[in-house]
Amino acid sequence: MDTVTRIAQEGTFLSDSHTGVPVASVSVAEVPEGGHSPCACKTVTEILSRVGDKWSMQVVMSLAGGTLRFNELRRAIDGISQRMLTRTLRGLERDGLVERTVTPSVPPRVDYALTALGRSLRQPVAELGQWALQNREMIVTARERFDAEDDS
Amino acid sequence: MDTVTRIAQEGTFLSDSHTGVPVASVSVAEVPEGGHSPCACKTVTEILSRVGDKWSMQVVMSLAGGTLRFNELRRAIDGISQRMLTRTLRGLERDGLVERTVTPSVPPRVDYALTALGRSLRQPVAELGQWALQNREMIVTARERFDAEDDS
DNA sequence: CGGCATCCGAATGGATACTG
DNA sequence: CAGTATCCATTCGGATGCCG
Repeated sequence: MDTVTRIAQEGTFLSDSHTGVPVASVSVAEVPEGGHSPCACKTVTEILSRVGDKWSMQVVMSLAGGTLRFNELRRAIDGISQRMLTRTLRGLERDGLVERTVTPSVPPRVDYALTALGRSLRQPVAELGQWALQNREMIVTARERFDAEDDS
Repeated sequence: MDTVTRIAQEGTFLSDSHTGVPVASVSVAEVPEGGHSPCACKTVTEILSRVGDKWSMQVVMSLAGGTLRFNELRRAIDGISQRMLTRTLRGLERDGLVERTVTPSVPPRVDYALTALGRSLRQPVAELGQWALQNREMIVTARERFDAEDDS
């Protein structure tokens, strides 16, 4: 078993064994060797933080239905400011998740669409979204109980 | 600061000063029903931000293998400070993802373990982790290309 | 051992105004 | 229409010191 697989399955990120997850083979590129690479873990954390930022996934999900223009996106995502939409789109473009197409007309037209990489992200994010929806009641309840104890 | 004030201000997951405990955000529910509720989206976004914060998922995955004590966790997660580990654990405990068990001995012993809810989160998060690992090369490459164009 | 309190720089993100 | 630029409040997160 290579290092990356091990990390994915049970390394730092998935902790030790007995999670019940069978080891599957994953095609891998290179691994720096030296057992468990902190670099991989760092990368994963970094990518997770992009997923977790306030607007990125809302943009991705808004673009899941197809290409949208800047202001279409802005209207589709409630509460986002122009500044944050710009910044978020730049970040997604930089990571290769979104493609930006400029049509130099008057007025200018800029279209945003998911790349193949961006589309591949929809699935895992949607599953996390499912989890969130299915468990939000439990979480809210847990919070209330916790805060109640805290007050006393 | 009292809980009422904290809740009123509606923060993110890990907020409040010092060792403050995460602040509530999900307002009382009520889904207008019909396709796409802004509330649901808000909840999902909020939970994604918990997933995306710097340490929460590393803690969850470290606990995937079983109960750990405070300093065991600290050693398991490279680079985490004591303060952030405490804050992260409080946040996870508040959300009902982690259970904290205190054994009043000398020296004190505190065990942390995933709850059923916390365990149910492992799967979707692990899938996102898989995605991150499998695509990190592409992302890094995309970033380099983007930054290179930017320079010119 | 397992915290909490304090200080502080860095990053996030909203509001507003201006531009090609 | 699709941005930039500026300012500003809030929050994140590390370092350090103290405590039961």
